[in-house]
Amino acid sequence: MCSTANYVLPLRRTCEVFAAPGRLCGGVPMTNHFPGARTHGATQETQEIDVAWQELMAITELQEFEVPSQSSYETAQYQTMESMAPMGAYGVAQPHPVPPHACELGTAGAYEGCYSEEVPVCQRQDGGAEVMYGHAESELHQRMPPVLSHTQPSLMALREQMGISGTSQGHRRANACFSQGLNRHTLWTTHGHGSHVRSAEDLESDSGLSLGSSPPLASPDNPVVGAPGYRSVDMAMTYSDGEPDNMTEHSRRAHAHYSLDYQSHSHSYLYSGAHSYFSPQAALSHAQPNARNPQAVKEQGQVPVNNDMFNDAGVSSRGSSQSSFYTKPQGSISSPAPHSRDERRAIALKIPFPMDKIINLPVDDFNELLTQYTLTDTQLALVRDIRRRGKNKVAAQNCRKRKLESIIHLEGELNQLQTQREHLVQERLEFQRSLAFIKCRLTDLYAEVFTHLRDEDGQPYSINEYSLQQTPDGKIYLVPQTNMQKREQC
DNA sequence: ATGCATTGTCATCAT
DNA sequence: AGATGATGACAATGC
Repeated sequence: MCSTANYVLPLRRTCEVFAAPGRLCGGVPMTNHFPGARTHGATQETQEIDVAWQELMAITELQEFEVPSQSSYETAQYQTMESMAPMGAYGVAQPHPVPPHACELGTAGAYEGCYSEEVPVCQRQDGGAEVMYGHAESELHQRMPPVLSHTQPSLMALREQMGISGTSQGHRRANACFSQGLNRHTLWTTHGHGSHVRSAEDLESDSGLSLGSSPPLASPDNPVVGAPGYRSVDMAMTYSDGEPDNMTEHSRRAHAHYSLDYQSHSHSYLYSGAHSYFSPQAALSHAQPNARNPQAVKEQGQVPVNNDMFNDAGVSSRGSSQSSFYTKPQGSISSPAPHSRDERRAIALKIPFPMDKIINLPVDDFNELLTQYTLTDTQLALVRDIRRRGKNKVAAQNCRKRKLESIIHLEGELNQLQTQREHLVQERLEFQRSLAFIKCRLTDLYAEVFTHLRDEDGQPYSINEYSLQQTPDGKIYLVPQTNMQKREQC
C-alpha cells in the first residue's frame, strides 16, 4: 500500500491529489496514489485516512444529488467536491469539521421550505386509476334506485281548472315557435269551437311535434283514417288534453263518450293495458309499488277519472308527463293506469299500434309497420315524434346514469389520488431526511480528509482555502478556492 | 315557501 | 339525408 498519510501537494493551482483507480465509489479499495505526495509514515493515520477516504468515496453517489453549480476551477472539467458538501445550503453542512453530533438529522421542517409541497399527480401513471366504469356500476345500482315512472295527479291540470294558465316555459316555447313562423300552439287550437282557446296550450306548449315539422294535429273530432274500432266523435278539442272548464257540455259529453269508446276498443291493439302502452322500458320505468317507491305505492291507490282522460289528464308539458294524470277529487271510478301525454295523443289520433312498438322497433320494422296502415300526415308526424321522444327519453335516462357513474368513478379516482399523494409526501419526507443525513455525513468526511492533508511544510490545508474536486475520470484534486468561491461560502 | 331531486322534453351536435 | 345517440338546458313535479 502506498503511503497515504499526510498528502502534501505542491501548491500549484491544480494539484492532482491522487488518481483513484477506476471509479471512486462502489467500495473500490482505495489505493490512494498521490504523485508527489510526501509520506509521513504514520500507520495509524494511514489507516484512518484510508477509512475516511473509503467512506467518502463510498458516498460519492451524492454527486448524483443536486450539485449547486459552483464556478468551475478554470475549466469545467473539474467537478468540485465541495459541491458534494454544500456549505450551509441546507443548513446542515458546515464549512468546518463538523462534530459527529452535527450529523443528527435535521427535522423535516428544516427542509420544508426547500421543496414544494405540490406533487403533480399527473406524473404518476398509475394503472390503478384506470378503474373501468363497469366496476362502479354495481355500486351505482346499489346507490341508484331503479328508474321508475310515476303516475301522479297533475297539478297543472288543477291550475288549469282554476283558470291559471301559462308558464314561462309555455311562453318561451310559444315565442320560439312564433319566431320560427310556426306557432303550433295556435295551430293546435280547436277548430270545432273557435272560442275554445285552450289555456292549456301554454301548458302543453311543447306538447308534441317537432317544431315546424308537424302539421296541425287532428283531434278526435277531426276525422282520422286508419284507426279501427274508433268512433268518430264530433267534439271540440285538440288531439291532446282538453280543458274541462272550457268545454261545452256537449263536448264534455262527447268527450267522455269518446274516451270510453276509445278505451273499450283500445285494448284491441294496445298491449295489455296502459302499462305496456307507453313503456319503452316498461320493466324499468313503470312504477312498482314497493317500499323503495312510496310514490308508486301512493299512485297505485290513485283512482284516475277515466271519463275525462282527454280533457284534464296531465296537462303538464314536461317532467312528469308520464305521470300527469289528473285525479279528480270527487268520487271516481277505477280506470286503467294513467297514460302519458304521448299516449293520450296517440289515443286521440287513434294510432293503431302500441307505443313500445313505435319507439322500440328497428327503423326498418318501424317503417314496415307504418306501411301496414294508412296514416294521415298528422298521425305520421305524431308517430315519429313519439318515436323520437321515446328514444330520447331512454337516451336521457342512460345519459344521466352514465353521468352518475362517471361522478362515482371520479370520486373514487380522487380518493385514490389523494391517498397516493399522501404516500408520496411521506416518501419525499423520508428521502429528505435521508439526504440530509448523507450530506451531513459527507461534510464530516470531507472535513476529516482535510484534517489529514498536509502541505509540504506539514501544515494542514485550510478547508476554506482549498477544495477537493473530482474530474470525470475519477481523479480527485486539491485545488485552491477562488475568491469568488470563498465569498460564496461566506 | 323554498330548495333539491327526478323526469321528460327540446335543441343541438356527432355518428 | 334521415335516423339515432349523447348531452346540456329547461321546466314541471314531488318531496
